[in-house]
Amino acid sequence: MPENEPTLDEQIAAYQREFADLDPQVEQIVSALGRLNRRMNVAYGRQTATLGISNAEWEVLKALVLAGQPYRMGPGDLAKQLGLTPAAMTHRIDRMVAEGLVTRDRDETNRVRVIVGLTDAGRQKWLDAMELATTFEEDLLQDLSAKERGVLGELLTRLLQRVELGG
Amino acid sequence: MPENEPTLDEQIAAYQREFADLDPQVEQIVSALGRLNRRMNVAYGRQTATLGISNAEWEVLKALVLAGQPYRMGPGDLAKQLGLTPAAMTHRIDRMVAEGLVTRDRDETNRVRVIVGLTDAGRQKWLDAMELATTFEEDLLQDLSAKERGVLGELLTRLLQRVELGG
DNA sequence: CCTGAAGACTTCAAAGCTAAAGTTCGGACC
DNA sequence: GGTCCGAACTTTAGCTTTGAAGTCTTCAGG
Repeated sequence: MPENEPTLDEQIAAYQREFADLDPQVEQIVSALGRLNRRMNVAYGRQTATLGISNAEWEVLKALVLAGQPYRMGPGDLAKQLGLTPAAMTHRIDRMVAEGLVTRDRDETNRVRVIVGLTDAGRQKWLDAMELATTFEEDLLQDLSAKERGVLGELLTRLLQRVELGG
Repeated sequence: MPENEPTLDEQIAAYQREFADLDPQVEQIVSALGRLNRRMNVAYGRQTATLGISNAEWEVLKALVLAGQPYRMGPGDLAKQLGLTPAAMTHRIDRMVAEGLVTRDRDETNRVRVIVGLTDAGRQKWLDAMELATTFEEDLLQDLSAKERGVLGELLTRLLQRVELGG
């Protein structure tokens, strides 16, 4: 979608002109991360759209599958994992129940609690989305050798550890 | 914000159980990219909040500074660069004009066109934000040697080129 | 029991976004 | 030089998210 966007190199050069204390190496990494993610989200959005769902709904499906059998979670936990407010989760689940992707039931043992469960249709959507996503991801990484992929994964994991500490 | 979130390793193991055709190396990279970006956006959001602006407004400031002297762009170009609709840009500029971060003037030569310009206050906000951001980014990368940073930057740039081709 | 406090979800109002329709101006064509 | 088309922005309506207030349930104490 961004068309007149400057190239990464142009962007870094411009920042250096405007802000002297800039480490171009750091800026390259950070800007590339940001751009990559935006592009990837657009690509995922196009894919999920072909399946008739949104990225937002896909994330709920992912969380439920991640929870493992029997694919059930409370709205509050879902909200925490996706970084949403409980209110947003309520609405999102409303839509997904209407579409038959998940079920919403009261917990029998504690009637304050609600349990969101994946339907077969929801699980199938996740599988379909996974199929598309892995194809895209393999495509994205096609220029990197196995060794380079290993290095990249390791470096990113280290960054992630650093940032997931100070949560 | 995500609290009960599984670790990256747990997540990959769970995906492998549920989806046999999964390349763990690819998944590690992709998932780490996604998580990193979410954490970073939260961190940036906290920083810009201390300056009294939002991430959304910061992005407009960045685009204007990137344009270079005299820091002027049309709403349409801004919208393209930020990946927004023109309508969203109109509203966002409304707010930023009210806050004194940018100006909005009619182009004298073509009165359909509008020109958004950075104010001194807006430029100063960008400088302040840049100060905070570079500190955070340096902190994020503190565990990586100069050589590792070079490798990471190069690998990310190659991924970006791949994904920016098929726009 | 009955009450009060805390927890889990929902409801409500307001902010910000998108898509589509509307406005206004510039330029080309006849 | 009048008319029509297209470009650039704004307006409108509807949707998603947030933050705050509200509802219902559980549990601990009296």
